Amino acid sequence: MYDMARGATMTKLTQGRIAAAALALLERDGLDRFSMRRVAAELDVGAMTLYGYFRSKDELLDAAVDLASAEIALPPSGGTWQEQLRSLVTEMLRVLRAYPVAHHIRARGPMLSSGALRSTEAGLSILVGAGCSQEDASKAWRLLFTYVFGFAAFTPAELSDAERRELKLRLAGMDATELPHVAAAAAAGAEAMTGSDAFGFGLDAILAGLEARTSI
Amino acid sequence: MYDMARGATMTKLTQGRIAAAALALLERDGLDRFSMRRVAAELDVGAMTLYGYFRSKDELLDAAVDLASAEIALPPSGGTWQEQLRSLVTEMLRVLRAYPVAHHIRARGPMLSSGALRSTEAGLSILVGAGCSQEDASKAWRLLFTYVFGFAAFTPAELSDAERRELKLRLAGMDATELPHVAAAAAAGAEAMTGSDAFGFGLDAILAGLEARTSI
DNA sequence: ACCTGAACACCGTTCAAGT
DNA sequence: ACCTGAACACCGTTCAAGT
Repeated sequence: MYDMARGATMTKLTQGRIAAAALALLERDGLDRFSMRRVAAELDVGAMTLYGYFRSKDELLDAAVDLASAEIALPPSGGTWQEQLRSLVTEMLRVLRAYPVAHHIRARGPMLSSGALRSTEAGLSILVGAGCSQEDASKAWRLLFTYVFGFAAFTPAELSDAERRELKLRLAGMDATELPHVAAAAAAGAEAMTGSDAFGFGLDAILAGLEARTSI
Repeated sequence: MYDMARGATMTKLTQGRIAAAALALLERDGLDRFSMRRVAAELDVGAMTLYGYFRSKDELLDAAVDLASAEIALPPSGGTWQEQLRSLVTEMLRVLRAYPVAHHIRARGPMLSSGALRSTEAGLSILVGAGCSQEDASKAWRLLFTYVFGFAAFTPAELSDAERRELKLRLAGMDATELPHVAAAAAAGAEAMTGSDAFGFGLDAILAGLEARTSI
């Protein structure tokens, strides 16, 4: 009966509903503002209720990431293996950017969840289909995987005006005598720091390297 | 006078001493257990004292990372550009593993600190020295940089026995029908997931790709 | 100047209890 | 079963005060 008073909470609580609320909170407020208490509030529920469905904050976060992974669209099977991998990896970056959780992900956690394994299966399948040995395919996928996640975590998507100003200040304060190449690169323009074609350049280099160094 | 009672705290407090204490704490207890209050306790000082030297926890963390970056040994100038880059990047991975902070690093923070820029300067210098254009060198360095940081953040250094057991369980629970390639790779052995030669494989592929795709 | 305790507004999680 | 408030042991940071 008292359920009537609880907005959208008429439907039963499930792991899935909680994970979805967690993911929405993540998308809206980011990882820093994410907390069990806030997820619970979003669901009009006591904070402790969540612990009946997830053993810890980390576990809930993993479930949210898993849910996000399900959003990764797998590439159509046409085209060269390079085109297919490019499409898959670019789509992974898109989702990683949409839900800024790359920073939380631990190596052995959500990477092995069923959602994340969809992309791994797709990637391995493309590589093996192209003639890669099992072992090379594993290593090649790890490389591609490391690259997308690293790019998502360590390259800013776009700079705000305040960030751009601060960056300019820092670069201007640099010692051109001690750091000549850095200074030259900085002078050449800070937009190279964030440009999304930087992602494409690295990806192309990796694909070319794989072609040269594997059994493909 | 009261200073006499404070263990190692005779010397004056400075940004450097605080950053060193922070880094030591990071190394000993990891990022999760890192807190302003604990750093302060380590220095036998009130927590609020630190705010006279750093504006926030993030700023102190940045300074600690900067200090760690200074530990990266730059490669000797002999050898091919590939050998030099391999040596530099491998050394970066070593330091990133010694101080498990890769996960905290934000794209626009410590990457621009003077300590971190030492490695960037060295990397750009090797690339330009090898005949790379300014622009290609920037992009190539970003790729290498993304790879080391991504590898440090997303590949476990080594698995504990408990982790190995859990991994095995998860892999055994996988659906070989839906994920045939993942299952095959898993059967081939989980040690490929952590093997440090995975780092070498990726690095070699990247170097080969750079050779193929830049003005080098 | 340099340092500080108390206080504020939060955390994740345990526990014993409610329905 | 499913949910919960109170409590514990923490956080980062502001503030007004101490020397």
